[in-house]
Amino acid sequence: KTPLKQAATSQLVLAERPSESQPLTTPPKGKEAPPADPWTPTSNLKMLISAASPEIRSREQRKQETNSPADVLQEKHSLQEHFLGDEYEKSQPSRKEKSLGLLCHKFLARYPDYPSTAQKSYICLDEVTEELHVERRRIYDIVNVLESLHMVSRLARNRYIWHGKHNLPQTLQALKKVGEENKYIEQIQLIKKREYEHEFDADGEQKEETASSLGSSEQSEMPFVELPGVEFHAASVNGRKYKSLRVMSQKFVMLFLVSTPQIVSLDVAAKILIGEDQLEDLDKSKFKTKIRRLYDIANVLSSLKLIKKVHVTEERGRKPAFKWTGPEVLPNSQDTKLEATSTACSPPVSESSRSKEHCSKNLFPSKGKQNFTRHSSLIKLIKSIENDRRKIQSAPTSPVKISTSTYQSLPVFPSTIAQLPAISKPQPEAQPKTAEEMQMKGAPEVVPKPEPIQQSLGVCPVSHSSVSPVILPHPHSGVSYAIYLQPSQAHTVTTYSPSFMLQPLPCANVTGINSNNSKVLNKITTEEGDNQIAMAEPTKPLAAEERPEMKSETSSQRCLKRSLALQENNLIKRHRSDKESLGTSLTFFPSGYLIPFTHCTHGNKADSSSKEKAGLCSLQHPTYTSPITGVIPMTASELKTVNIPAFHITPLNIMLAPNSIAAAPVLSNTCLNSSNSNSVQNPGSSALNFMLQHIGLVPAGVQVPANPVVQHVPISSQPENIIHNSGNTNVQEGKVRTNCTLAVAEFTSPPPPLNESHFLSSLQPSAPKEPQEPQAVTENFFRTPGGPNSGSSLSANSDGTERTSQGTLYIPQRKLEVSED
DNA sequence: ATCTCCCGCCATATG
DNA sequence: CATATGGCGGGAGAT
Repeated sequence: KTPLKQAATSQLVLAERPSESQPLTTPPKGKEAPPADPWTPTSNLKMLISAASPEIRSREQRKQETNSPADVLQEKHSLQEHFLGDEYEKSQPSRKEKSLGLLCHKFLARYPDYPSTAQKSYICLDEVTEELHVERRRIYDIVNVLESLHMVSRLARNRYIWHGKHNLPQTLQALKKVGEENKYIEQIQLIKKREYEHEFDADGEQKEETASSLGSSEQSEMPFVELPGVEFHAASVNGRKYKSLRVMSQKFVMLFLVSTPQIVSLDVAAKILIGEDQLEDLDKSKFKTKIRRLYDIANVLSSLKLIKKVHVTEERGRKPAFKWTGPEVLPNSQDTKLEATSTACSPPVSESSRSKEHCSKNLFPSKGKQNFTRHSSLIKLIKSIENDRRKIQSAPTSPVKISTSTYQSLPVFPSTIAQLPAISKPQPEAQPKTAEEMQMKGAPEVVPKPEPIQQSLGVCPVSHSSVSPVILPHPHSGVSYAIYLQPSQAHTVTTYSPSFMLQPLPCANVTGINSNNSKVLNKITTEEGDNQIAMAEPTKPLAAEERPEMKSETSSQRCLKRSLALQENNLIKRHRSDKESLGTSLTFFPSGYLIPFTHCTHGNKADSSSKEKAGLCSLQHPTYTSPITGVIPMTASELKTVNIPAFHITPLNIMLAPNSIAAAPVLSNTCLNSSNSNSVQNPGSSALNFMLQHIGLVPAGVQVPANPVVQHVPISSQPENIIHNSGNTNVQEGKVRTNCTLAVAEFTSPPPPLNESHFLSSLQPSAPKEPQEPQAVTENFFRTPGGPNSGSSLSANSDGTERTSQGTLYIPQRKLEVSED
């Protein structure tokens, strides 16, 4: 019934080339391809565009509709005859033209992203299938994942409601939360670790599986994550109904939202999605099926522009993965938000939070240590900041009452902001309960101005509170840097910090801190340090050419991975046991340092309760408790691997008095941002400016543009998000290749004033370069002020360690390969 | 060969 | 019971 592709194709070919005497064999694609490959990126784009355009679409349909091969042939023929070399010609219904992604595009084209909330728009499956000329089955695939995002919901048979993206923010936030609670990060780590261990097959030694710590915890059959206003309609209340695709899709999205390089490889995703039920069963077929489904899901998510396909390259070659390209989802800190609301009398938790809580409880009942306790000072700081931010956001416009719901995030959808006001008004009678939700979007400010922020920050008890770094994860790029500046003491302390790498530096030595904490820390760090140092073993070359001078370092890296993987558990356990004390009486902080939050994830394993002390994470996290000065040298090859469990960058920790200042915006690298040019000025920049000015790095009138370096200033309550960094990620997406090296210098003394240009250049050395152009970029961030060779702060030591002349150290090189298809 | 993933059988759910 | 949904996995196009 359906026009057979082969038939059409061969006929076409025959028609074109009578001389060819290959009747029914698959026609060599070379035939029609050369003139104008219909599926080059360009044509693909064209296709998409046409799909979006009603007229063209219908025309297209008509064409496809023509079941008569003759017609098609005719058309094709003429097309090719008359438009030789012309890039447009639909060509036969190739497989791609039937792809779910394309279909999804067509589907989406039928409905507005933000339909009027006034009246609901319905979707009739019959119509759709007819108009789009697809089997019903396919529509289900699309609808199902749309359902998972609450972009549609089912009403009844053949009947769905189109919500568009109105719910997307909430959905994503909810999903992120659930994902966090599900400890997906840890699961990911576990899987990756196992992959690693698999590599080093030849070791059966202390296989002290971490499984014990993790495996047992998960069990919950995660049901479909619902949204307050968008419950599953119809009688499908029954539980077990929510099967795969919907839930799978949600889980998949969760993975993106929780993992810090927002990149998820297919196999990892598949394993996690499978393994949730039964741990580790190498069921090949099951795996394959899962992968298939993931592709399906990924296709529609791609159509939604939420993700895009990339490749991660690691030792074993490259594997398919997807990168989140959707909106950032801020961590929701409901606690502060609730109290911040105008409502004096403690109203019950907002519908949304409630439902989310409920949901997550259901999902992950076990160790639900819901109530966090933050370091008091931290809480203050956070609240203060959030409060201010809130003010700022609502200030410019009307004194809108921002509801308790969590969505007062920074503008994530610059392009859609205009539409927000429309949806800010609650739906009249539809869902009384959801009214609250609906209004939460109340007028987010487009571009928070720097000044307000500064003021607000100024209000913060900066000088009194204990240090709490403000972390600014960059939404799209992998690296985030936190600046721990400690005006008065940094100086003293840093003096002690040798910039040698791999040299364990017991905290106690630096500052005579006495607490047992320090002992513990010391112990831990030492071990870690030993391990790191101890290793030495031949390495595989790989991207060595890029950094010849680092060759020697590779070996240790490699060993490190493994060793860390092995001992990770121990560290974690130990760490955990000490956690309490650490959390309460910490007196040392990293300082005078730019700390790349590169992959400090281990500590969070089995540590669900540490979520709170966001600002203190660096203290609690094993990674940070290891006062290894400098950086572990790494090679490009090492960096390539995404989330190598064992990979660690350990910054120096320095004991500081509790009253140190903690302004700490994070600078994220710009390496990956070549394509993200749409950023807007945001609070991040203000924070940075404030901080810099406050500290004297930048003269008080100068503003450092945040874009694209600095993003918002969320005081995250989820360390994982910040901590997990993607630094060591090699992504291939497109043909863009970026190779960047980041240099971080420590401010050894009250930094000398910098002029703006200098600062800027330090920040974004690559700015002048063409953003979209494939190229290699090497840049140094933050050279030592006044330091000698500001241009070559990086140098290799005889021992292979990398360091800079002065107090500058660091910088692992990051090689990011981005290649789009 | 591997990566993608379309197709459609057929078990279930729904009405 | 007739349909609507939607797991699932073979196997073929794309690379």
